[in-house]
Amino acid sequence: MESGGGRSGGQRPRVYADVREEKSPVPAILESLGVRVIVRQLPMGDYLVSDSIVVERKTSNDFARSLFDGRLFEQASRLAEHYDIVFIIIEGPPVPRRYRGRERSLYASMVSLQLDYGVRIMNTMDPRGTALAIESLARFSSRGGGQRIVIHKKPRLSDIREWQLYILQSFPGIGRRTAERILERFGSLERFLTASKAEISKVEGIGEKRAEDIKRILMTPYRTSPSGAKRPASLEDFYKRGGEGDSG
Amino acid sequence: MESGGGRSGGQRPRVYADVREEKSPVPAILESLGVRVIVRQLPMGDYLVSDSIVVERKTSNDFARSLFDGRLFEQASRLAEHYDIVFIIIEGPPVPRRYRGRERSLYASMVSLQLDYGVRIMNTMDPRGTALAIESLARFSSRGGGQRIVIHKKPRLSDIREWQLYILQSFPGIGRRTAERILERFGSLERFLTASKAEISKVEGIGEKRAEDIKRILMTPYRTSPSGAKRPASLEDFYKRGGEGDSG
DNA sequence: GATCACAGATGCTGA
DNA sequence: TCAGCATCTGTGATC
Repeated sequence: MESGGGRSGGQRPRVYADVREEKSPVPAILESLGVRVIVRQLPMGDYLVSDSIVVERKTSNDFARSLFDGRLFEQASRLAEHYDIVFIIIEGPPVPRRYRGRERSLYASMVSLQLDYGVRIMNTMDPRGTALAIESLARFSSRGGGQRIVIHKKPRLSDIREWQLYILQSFPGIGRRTAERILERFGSLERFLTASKAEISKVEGIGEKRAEDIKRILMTPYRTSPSGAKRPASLEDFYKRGGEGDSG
Repeated sequence: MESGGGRSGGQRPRVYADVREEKSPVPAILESLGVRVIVRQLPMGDYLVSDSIVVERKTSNDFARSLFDGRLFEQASRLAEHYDIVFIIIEGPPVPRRYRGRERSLYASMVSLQLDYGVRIMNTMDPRGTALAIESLARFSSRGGGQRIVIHKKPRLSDIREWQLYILQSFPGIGRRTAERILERFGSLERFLTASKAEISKVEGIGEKRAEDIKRILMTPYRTSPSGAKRPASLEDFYKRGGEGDSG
């Protein structure tokens, strides 16, 4: 067995795996390779290898299926929006038997993912190959192996943090960079969400406009129906607005 | 260069191939796919797809061989130095029979190429696959990056209500349904986000566990120290907040 | 001599 | 990966 065990006194590399991956053989193989696998519900992706690298694992059949039913690009764009580096690992032959005759679409989709979304693709032969690839990713990024720019702080790899970033990035105008700055400055989501517009707009990357948008989304009372213009609703409505709210 | 006076009415994609590639079946297949292949002696790489994209084609045996004799990384760094985007196309199974037992090195090398040199890797099944991949590259880069597949992910900026729902749904365990119930009950995002765990778990669809998860995501500080022992980073906190503005 | 306003570069988001 | 644009910043004009 080729365990990477005793090597390099550094910490054992860590990886977060999404709960759905528990069914696959990959996590167990990773453990046998000396990688610490922590299974959690992740906001997206299958493996979290560092705070900027996420891995989506797909058997080649899954890949093809998701291409043809339209899920593939939706998923990829989500991942690309939230992470600096996205790997899709295709496990098994890039063109599965069932998909003979559709090579062109398959290869074209891989090209498109790479050029349009910057997604990186790797092909492995089996779950063990996938585990080996993820192991390498984990070791590389834990030792800061190839980072061009080392301006990165040192945020801890944690699933809570991923959720915090994910939620922040669902606001308009907040993306990968600004989400991190917000957490650095405010310390917790809760602090940010209750901060004043003035405080918010001090974050680099948030100006007047975005601060305004964010505050409005947080404070505006919920409209039960999409377009107003309907009869004032029930007693419930009355209480909801009159009973508790003010705010012009 | 190379214009025979013909004007390119229909944009038949063009690709430059290195003379050494003439021996392979790929150029002929490319032609049959409607790609104009111009054979030249190239300073490096096998196919030039645009002035910023170069392709190095390697059968999986070549790839493995060049890894173990040391040429691979030398070549990759040369390519990466001269082109914006470098593709290495590995033709055939990523782990050839002869190299069983050395999977780890093979996969690790692919990871290293990606992370250290920014090289992009594609795997194809055969020369036809390689040609299809190169064809896609050529077509993609000749049209101005165009055919990005667009999915309306984030709501329109104007619709506050949609944003409120969208943001709630980025929490674990909250979907469309529960998001609506939350807004109906709490009236605004801000009210929900500052509510107590007990209040939160009163919403239909949110139980103890989810309320717990949500609260943890909202409250967990960016800098967590493991249980006890560490003082809260109060001074830092103080500066961070007080140094710039008002008190909360 | 300082402030403001604006136009253009930077760097981000969003896909 | 990169288009599109909000945010930031350096400049020159004004008081």
